Amino acid sequence: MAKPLARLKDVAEKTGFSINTVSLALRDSPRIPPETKTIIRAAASELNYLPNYVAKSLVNQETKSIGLILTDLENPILTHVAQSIESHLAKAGYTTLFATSNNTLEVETRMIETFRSRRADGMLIFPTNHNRLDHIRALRQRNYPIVLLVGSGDSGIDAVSMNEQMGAYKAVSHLIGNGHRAIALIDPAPALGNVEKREGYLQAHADAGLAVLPELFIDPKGHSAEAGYWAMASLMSRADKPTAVFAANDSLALGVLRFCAQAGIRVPTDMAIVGFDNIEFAEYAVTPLTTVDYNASRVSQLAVDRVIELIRHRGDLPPPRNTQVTPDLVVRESSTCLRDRG
Amino acid sequence: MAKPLARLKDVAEKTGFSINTVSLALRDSPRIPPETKTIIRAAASELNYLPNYVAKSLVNQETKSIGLILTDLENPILTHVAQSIESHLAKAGYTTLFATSNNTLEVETRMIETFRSRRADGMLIFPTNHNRLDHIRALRQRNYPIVLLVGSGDSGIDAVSMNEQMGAYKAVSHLIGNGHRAIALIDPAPALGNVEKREGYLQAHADAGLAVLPELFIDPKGHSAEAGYWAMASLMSRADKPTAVFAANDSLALGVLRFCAQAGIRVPTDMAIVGFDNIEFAEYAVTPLTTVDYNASRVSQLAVDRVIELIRHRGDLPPPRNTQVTPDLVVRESSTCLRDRG
DNA sequence: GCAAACTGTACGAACGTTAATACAAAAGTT
DNA sequence: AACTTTTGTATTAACGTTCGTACAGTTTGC
Repeated sequence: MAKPLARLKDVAEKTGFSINTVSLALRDSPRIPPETKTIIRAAASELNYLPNYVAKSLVNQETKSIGLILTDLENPILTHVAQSIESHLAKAGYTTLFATSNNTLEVETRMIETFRSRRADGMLIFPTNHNRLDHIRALRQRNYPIVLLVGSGDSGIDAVSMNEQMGAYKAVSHLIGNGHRAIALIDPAPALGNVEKREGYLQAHADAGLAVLPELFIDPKGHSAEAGYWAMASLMSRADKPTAVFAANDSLALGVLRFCAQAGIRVPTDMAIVGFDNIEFAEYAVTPLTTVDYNASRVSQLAVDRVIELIRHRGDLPPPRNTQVTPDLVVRESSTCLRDRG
Repeated sequence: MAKPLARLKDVAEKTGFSINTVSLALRDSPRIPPETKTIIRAAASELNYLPNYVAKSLVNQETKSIGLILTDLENPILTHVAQSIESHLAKAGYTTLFATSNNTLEVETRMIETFRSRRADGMLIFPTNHNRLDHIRALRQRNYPIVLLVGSGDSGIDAVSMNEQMGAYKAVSHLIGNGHRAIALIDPAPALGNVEKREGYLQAHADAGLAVLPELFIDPKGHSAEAGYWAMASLMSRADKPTAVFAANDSLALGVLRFCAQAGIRVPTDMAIVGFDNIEFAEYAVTPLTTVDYNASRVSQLAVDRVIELIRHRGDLPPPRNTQVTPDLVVRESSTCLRDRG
């Protein structure tokens, strides 16, 4: 922590007032006359005094900090969420304690403990596994303010998220509407227990009265462009080939796009592609990508608002609320209507 | 902070030992016999005791936290830096306080104050402007451990960064070596006072004995793909058109690529493109992008190591050190040799 | 068999702040 | 003129830890 920083005591000694008077003056208490304040403020800035938030936190029993735990920042959209959350929190006077769980429950659990030990006033968590939430639920039951960043139906924990199922439903329905009957699903999440997008896919088929072909489901084992590339390679080496692909995020979709470019598969003529998230590069891809828009700043704002509201309740939390933001489908060139094809 | 958490006092009362004994036992002091430790540990875990880091920080005069200030997370490579720094810090037992300056000096200054007030043991800063470092230098002179994440020659502040000038030099020399004589430079940084890449560009020309055409410099006013797209549009509407483009980052380069695709400019046949950072999408673009590899994890590791070393010196810092990591050029399809062209 | 050394535990002060309360001195009231 | 009120400042006790020291009780040494 470097050289000893000035304390209230130093300002007190310099001005001849007591520590308490200095404290009150610097916090602009009405009990201190203006002239005294001026003197004290001058001395404080001369000594480069900065209030010690650690001490303040100890006595106030609040740290004005909140923990943010994400799985990783590989997905550009989580990046936007992170930045957006940080700036909303800063605006509300909170400091962000940041950590990534690296998609492991063990690290997630450890970081939650760390933040609790640091007495973060609340936490925003993008959990590794949408079903294994017991450790988080236990905290919430002890009235710790926590907001999840994924939809979590009846988990007993507050949540603010995109409605991924609805997004997937819109995307797949769009493809079905365009005449596609063999739509591949590239999604690593079901293997990790997170089935929202797959549910949307299934629902779209059910509502259209279409059968689902399980051989068109593939786990890319990752969510990078590279993973998407190889997933597509695998799909195209099979007997039953898709005419369209729904990828669980845009990185995967861009990998798919790259495979198509190399394999001479024309997009959208031979293959329609829909992604998820609407990252910037989706618009600037060879073939601009149809995708589901993840409204990161709206989700962030709502999540921050909610966690602050929970903090305000101080120890007697209201029943958990599950807020879902409805995503829009952004239709671009990569999924033009089948009927329009030459 | 929710319901009152168990304190040492509670564990003490439950076990009948004094607060001090409990504290020593939980910290595994040799002065406490094993049986006592067992009893105390059992009681602690039963009460769900977690040490209060706030109180601990106050008495130890260190918080085991460091502040990380980035300009924004728009650039995917900064994202990797952020994640990498966080995990290295976590490994070393530090918590990351995170903030973005949104590219304004005012926010940067405010966040530095916030982190100082929170008594972060040190800071890692990606400064808005590589020349306006007085506020940071002042801190360093008061022995505050700070490491910049950009090269800063003689700034009097520790720094760990990619050698951007060298990277730009390699990129532009590569283009010159391939026969290009009209190489555009798309770089928003010089307008903000950060001239490293431009210097590399100039050096490459000087070493090759080539004149520089100032009309090939353009400020895209941003570092997104969109900014790159419009910068390229502007360049191609001018009288003297480039045969190659060096873009200050891959997002810009992908925007350039998109413009070329739309305008029917073939890459690399009609136009060579080199980017900077080597983000994942560079490899998966229509035409895989030649780019300068930003070794995010190496920079992060060195920066974290350095700040921790500074913290260890406690109040009597060694002279600042400026570490530059030499970047490699990754040659891909987007800049194939002019001489090879049909 | 009594001083010296060691063992296990406890006490009190400190870290830098805030908040409740106390208390002089000045001003206002009757 | 004595009594209350107001005003400005100081005193004291917290907040939950750690650390230096104190102090019993037990063991060791000769």
